[in-house]
Amino acid sequence: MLLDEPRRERADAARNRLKVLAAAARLFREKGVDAVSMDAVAAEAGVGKGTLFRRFGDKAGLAVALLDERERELQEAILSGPAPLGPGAQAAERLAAFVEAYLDYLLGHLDLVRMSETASPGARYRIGAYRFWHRHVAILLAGTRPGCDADPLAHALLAALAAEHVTAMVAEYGEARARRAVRTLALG
Amino acid sequence: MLLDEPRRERADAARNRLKVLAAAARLFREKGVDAVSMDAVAAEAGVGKGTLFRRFGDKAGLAVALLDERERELQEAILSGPAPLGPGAQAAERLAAFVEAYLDYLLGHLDLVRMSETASPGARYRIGAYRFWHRHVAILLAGTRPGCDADPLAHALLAALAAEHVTAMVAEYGEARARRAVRTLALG
DNA sequence: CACACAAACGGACTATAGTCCTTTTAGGTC
DNA sequence: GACCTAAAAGGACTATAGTCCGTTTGTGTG
Repeated sequence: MLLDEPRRERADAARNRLKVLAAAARLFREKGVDAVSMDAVAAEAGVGKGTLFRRFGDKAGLAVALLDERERELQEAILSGPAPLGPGAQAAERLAAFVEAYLDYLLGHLDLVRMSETASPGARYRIGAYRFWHRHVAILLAGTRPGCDADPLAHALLAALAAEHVTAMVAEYGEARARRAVRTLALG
Repeated sequence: MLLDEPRRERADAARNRLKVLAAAARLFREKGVDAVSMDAVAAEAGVGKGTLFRRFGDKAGLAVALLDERERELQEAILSGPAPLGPGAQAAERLAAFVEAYLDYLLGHLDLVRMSETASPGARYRIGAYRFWHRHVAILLAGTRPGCDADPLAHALLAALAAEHVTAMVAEYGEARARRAVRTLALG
């Protein structure tokens, strides 16, 4: 008996999951994330609407699924990649490296991340990945600012990295100044 | 000829504006901001939907209109009230005072501000008030951190004061720690 | 007061997210 | 291979934001 086995995904479910992800990726690339409705994704994938929502929950969930791989790459690099992003460097250096790397990731998929964060209120804080970034930043902040209340401070700092906000900042000042501002804030 | 006169508001328009604001205030108070639809506001006010949207643009616009007075009070206090919120104190003190005062305002009307900022994407940065807070913070930052690139830095700092974000931070850590985190970030 | 016309009104209409519930099907069991 | 069950499918349905346009009304003018 395989007690902990999470019961394999049914064949039709797997097939449809792939069809949906492929269709969504294609439509988003061709028309832009905001201009594609969930109806359109379902139609393009050749599945019913119920199927789409059942599997991905909402539009944010679909975006998260599409970002999954890229997100994992960054998480891997932080956990076990080379310093200064990975372990081994001083906290301040790692924090600066994280900000740069996160901004690379974010600016590479701005529309998608934005949808994942804003599709429903509070969506950002419910995503599993957010907790990862938050933990990482809190630990580093404890290193760069000994004695500070790192957990809420990490939240406040990550606010500056919200897609909604970075979109506005980059539009107004360009990437270089936006990056510098976040780094300045992070390093005190 | 009164060239610059902005042509007085028509009597029926004024009457309806007041009816809508009163109805919205009542419904929001009774049922909570999120649970009230624009249809319900229109019905309660006894006006058509078209009238509601024509005048306030969207849900965010309605929220802004309701917040208008409180917002003005804070702006007045900053421009000409007593120090340290008003002029006369050192930049660092004024910045701390601004953070506290803004959080007072925000926490007093969290749902409404949140709606004004999140009803449509990018709404926050289109509100006139945002430009005011941004200018104020940028000027103070130039005082506390000579030589910094104050404009984007002010944006990054204000990100931590976004309603969406403060809601999450207060829920998780409570007001006191949330306040302290923002103040820490602001004062470097 | 009658008239003209810009402004405002209002509600039917569209678009879209998300839900519900009935029908279908995969895959294990005898 | 027939049968059973839980999972999955799918599309009609609901709720709501926001648009459009034909109709009404306030107000300044002769």
